[in-house]
Amino acid sequence: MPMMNLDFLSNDYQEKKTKAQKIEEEIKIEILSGRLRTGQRIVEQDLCDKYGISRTPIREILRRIESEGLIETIPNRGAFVKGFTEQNIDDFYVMKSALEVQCIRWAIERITDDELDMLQQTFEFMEFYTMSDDLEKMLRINNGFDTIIYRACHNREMEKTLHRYNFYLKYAASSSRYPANYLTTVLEEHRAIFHAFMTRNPEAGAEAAEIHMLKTMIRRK
Amino acid sequence: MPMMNLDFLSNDYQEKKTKAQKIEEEIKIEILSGRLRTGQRIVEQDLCDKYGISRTPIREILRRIESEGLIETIPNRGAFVKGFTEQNIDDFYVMKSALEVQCIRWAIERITDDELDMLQQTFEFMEFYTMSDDLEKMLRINNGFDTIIYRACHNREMEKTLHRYNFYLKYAASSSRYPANYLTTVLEEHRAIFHAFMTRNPEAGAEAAEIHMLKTMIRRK
DNA sequence: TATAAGTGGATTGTATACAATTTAATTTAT
DNA sequence: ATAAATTAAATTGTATACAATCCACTTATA
Repeated sequence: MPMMNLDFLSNDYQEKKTKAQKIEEEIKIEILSGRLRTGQRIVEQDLCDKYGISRTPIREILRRIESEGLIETIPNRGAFVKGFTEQNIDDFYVMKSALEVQCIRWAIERITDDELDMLQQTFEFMEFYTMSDDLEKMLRINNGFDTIIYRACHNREMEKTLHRYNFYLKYAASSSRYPANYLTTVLEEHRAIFHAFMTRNPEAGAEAAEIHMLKTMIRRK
Repeated sequence: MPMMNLDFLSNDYQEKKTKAQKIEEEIKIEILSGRLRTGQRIVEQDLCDKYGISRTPIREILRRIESEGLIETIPNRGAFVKGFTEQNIDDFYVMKSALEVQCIRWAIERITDDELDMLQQTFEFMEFYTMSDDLEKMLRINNGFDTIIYRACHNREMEKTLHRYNFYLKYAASSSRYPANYLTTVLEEHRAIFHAFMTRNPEAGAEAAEIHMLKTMIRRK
């Protein structure tokens, strides 16, 4: 079994988390998962009671979520959930796809030797977990594979944006049911991308990424 | 001279604007334009004095700007400007380019007859302002042209994101000096895009958009 | 002198109070 | 009985007060 530091695989992109950041994430997941329904009004006091803090920090959290676009604030009327519909889940897949294709193209041109090394080790993990049929570990290592590529693009906005879209889609479009040969299928799609990195062929990478995204979108139908 | 309703050309994407939103925009422009320098600490009380409101709304504004990524907040230490460097201005051009190419591809497939009509009228304005050598009006009608296309993509996240990148680049990368034949050059680049719409040829549109973005990036060097 | 510990001022984080506005409930008028 | 007008309650917007934390400076100690 391959050896490496797996710290970067930790579920969350962010390093440290304050209390407010945890509450913010909880509220966002409530929205994305649909427990707070689209159009529903959010009353500040309710959140205060639920999380045991006063309105001031709750309002600051809401302003952040508002800026992210997950709620809409109407002056003097309050905050309203802008949840995800099937339609705009597709919108986000389109956005993710457009960016990811370009991200991979650039990452292949810019990746450092160290990063390529990490990518190789990570892919070996993917092969290992596919063989041992370990779905949960495979999902985590998949994230790690993506994380390395996003970083190798060396474009901070690209990195942040793709992580954000993944967060959205994880909670808004997670299916929890996987087809029979899911592991091997995904592994082979990733192998094409990985191969493009090893041969430093940006166009092959972009094409593989596009195919991978298309198949992902089809799979969830 | 062509006739049409030019309301949608109004400088700002947003409809209504509260006092807080105006202050928020002012602060963002201060950051983007470089008047607030990268790394500089933002003291809340200073903003209170400057804009004549108390800390509570100022902090809510800062939380929005923070979520957008223009400042970084370190717990108990305050907010620090994350201004734009030459490097990450390019990062945003890359992002904009990747999205705009895909946006145009989709817009050509999805544009309604009404929208196509508007696009045609707008392009006729562009021809008119190029002939009459009116730079200022040309810049505004350019925005209108883009706005129609962004909307015709019928992907709200795409629309919002591209408007946001344009806002960033407008203030962070505006050159204010234009080459001699700027108007005719830009008109011809747009003509290629417009032609792709009229012939409903997504690939031609994507290619024209890519060329347009590349030339735009080169022009500012 | 150099380093550590402590002190005061400044700044941020949170709670609360009050004003402005909206929402609902009730009354009044037709 | 229905619609308009009025009032009361609930909710949001803003200011202020206080607590917690950080930062620079002073003082104490080796």
